[in-house]
Amino acid sequence: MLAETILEGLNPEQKRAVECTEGPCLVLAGAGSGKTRALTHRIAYLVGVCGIPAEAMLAVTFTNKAAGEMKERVEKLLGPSGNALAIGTFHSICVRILRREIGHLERSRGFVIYDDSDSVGVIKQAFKREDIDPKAHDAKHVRWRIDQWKNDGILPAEAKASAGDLDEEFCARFYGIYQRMLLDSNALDFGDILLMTLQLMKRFPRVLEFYQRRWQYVLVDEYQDTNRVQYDLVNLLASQHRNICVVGDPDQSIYAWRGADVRNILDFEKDYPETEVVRLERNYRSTQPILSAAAAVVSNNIERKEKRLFTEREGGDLLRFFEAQDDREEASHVIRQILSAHRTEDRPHGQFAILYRTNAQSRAFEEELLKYDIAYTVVGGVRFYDRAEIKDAMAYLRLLVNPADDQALLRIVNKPTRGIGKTTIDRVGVLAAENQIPLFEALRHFAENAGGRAAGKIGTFLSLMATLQEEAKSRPLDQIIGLALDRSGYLSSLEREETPESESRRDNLLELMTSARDFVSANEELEDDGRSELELFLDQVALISDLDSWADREERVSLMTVHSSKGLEFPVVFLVGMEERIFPHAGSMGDEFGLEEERRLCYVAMTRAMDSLHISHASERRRYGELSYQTPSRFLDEIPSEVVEVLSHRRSRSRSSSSSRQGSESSFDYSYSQEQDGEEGQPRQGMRVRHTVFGVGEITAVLGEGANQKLKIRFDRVGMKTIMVRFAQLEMA
DNA sequence: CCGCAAGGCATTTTT
DNA sequence: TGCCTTGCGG
Repeated sequence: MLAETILEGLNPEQKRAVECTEGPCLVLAGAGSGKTRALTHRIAYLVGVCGIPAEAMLAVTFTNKAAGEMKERVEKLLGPSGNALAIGTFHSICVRILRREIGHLERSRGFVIYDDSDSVGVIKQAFKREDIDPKAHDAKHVRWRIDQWKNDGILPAEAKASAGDLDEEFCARFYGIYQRMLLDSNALDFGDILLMTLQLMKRFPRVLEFYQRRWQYVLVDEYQDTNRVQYDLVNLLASQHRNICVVGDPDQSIYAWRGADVRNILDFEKDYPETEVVRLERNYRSTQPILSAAAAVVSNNIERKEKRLFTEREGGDLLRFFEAQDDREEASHVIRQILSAHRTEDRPHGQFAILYRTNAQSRAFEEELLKYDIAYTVVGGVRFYDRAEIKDAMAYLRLLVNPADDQALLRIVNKPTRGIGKTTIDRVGVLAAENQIPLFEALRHFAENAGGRAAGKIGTFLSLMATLQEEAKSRPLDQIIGLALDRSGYLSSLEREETPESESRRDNLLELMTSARDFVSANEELEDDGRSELELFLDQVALISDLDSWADREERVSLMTVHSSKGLEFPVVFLVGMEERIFPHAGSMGDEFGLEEERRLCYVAMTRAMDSLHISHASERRRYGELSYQTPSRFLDEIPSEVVEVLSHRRSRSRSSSSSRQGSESSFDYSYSQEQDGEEGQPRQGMRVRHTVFGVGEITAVLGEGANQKLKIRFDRVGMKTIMVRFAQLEMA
């Protein structure tokens, strides 16, 4: 393959990122700088031009979506040989390693993966066993702390030893119990997947060596988001050959709260003094005003590596600010803007995104979108695989694969209701705890030894599971799911309900079966150490996130949190709820560190926009039913006024009349206002003026006067624009 | 043991 | 505000 083919169309910096194949390489990639392009071409170059076998490449990402995209694009460049590449998320790569090697740690390869709610369930179970009042302690908090420890590579014994206060002592105690219970259930949580892989590598040099030899070239995406364990793992794997290329943007580090450490990327040059540094600073996504605004905001961070992003997309609309009276008005304003842009600019609904700080904020916008019958998708709300019925179905499957899965058992033992109630479960739980056995086994003992009605019911359940287990051996995946739902009576109990909700649940279950079928046909040739379709499917589902199933939908407005939006781009972005205590969030405002992360988050949000960026806030909004008065976000003050235009929405002047005016849409008066400033002589038609963003142009019309005066200007470079006089800070040219 | 109703509750971001 | 848990009555 010719080098030219692969290097074609790359800018000089991207080319360098592709060509510096040997030794450590740090790619500082600003937002929208064609990072994925550089990355995929680099892999293709290594394989296609340098002749490195595809098996020798390891590329790690954070999301399945990023991994899938990378894989797809590399395969486009390389053809089917791209199949041998190890491209995946940290978690999926580690699971694959553990499925082979976890025997070294004296654990079974048949482990299941516990998700967050399973983990919390385990803690609650532990509380019960230890006689802890669940009201006095929060299981979620304990779980959170354990997770933090795991992210930092801290084991239970170390946590116990270093506990600095009562709370940490308490959590450390349950860290130990929790691990014990996971072990008994043959389960790993998300943190374990990474941490155990690291331990494996540390304790078994020959295993480490094997993977070091195999992966001669290591590439890590979003390196600024790596936590301690991920950092150790990557560096361990690369420590022999030192062919490590990391890509990231310190300004987009937004996961410190869950253990990510920006220093990993900031100190990369210290870790590898011979590092080649490449900066991708040419932005291909956003117009100048958007980029200027975002850069201005993030420049307020003290802890920061200086970076200059520039774009060739000169001109473009100013940012639009909107102050709404309340949250409902904010929503209705946003939807109207969408409707009007849809109509006048002919933009499909898929070009719009509404970004907010917290999930709870989506509601008002959803209601408004429903009202106007505009199709939308909420990314990251309740995920498909988080829906109760899907989790129930999955729990049946999990229990088939691993009868020790206590959380799965607790979930479905009485679903549909089969007479195994709380008291029975409690008694079985005690039996399990006393004998250190899984609940499933305890059920067996109970059925055999205890008499009575409960024992009979349990017997029925046990034989159901036995039948399913037998049947599952010889059937394709989707049939297993169907069978489980059918024989358990789950489907028929759903059908008996005959409510709209039960209908949709049934539909979801059908969709699950479809996706199982798709999974099988997509992985037909994939033979993975003799593991069954069912086992492989469970792995995949456990590691999936909602964003992964979010496909670019042409006709739908996207709603999501700012966090979920990272890595995406939209022609038109509405950044909403820009108010103190929401963005920056109340919980992060206290210290400089938290505030700076919020600011980076704001930067991420703003840089999602390609053509136009609308920013809004409300003066008051309902928060958990209470009316709360809101002040505009401090980040708004950090945006230079010359790149924004303020669209304020006024009702009639007197507050007292507002109630009588309510409902009369025509009373709304959209008027422009601007910040004060300005000496400046009176603008006249024909004058040549200079605008900070648009450059030089001629005034073709003067509209109004005073504070609201607007000018129509024909700019030499970007054509006609309507501009607010004082706001725009025009100069005579 | 089950279903319902009224409290209580808590709300940041998630691979 | 809406969800989830808890407590009660059947």
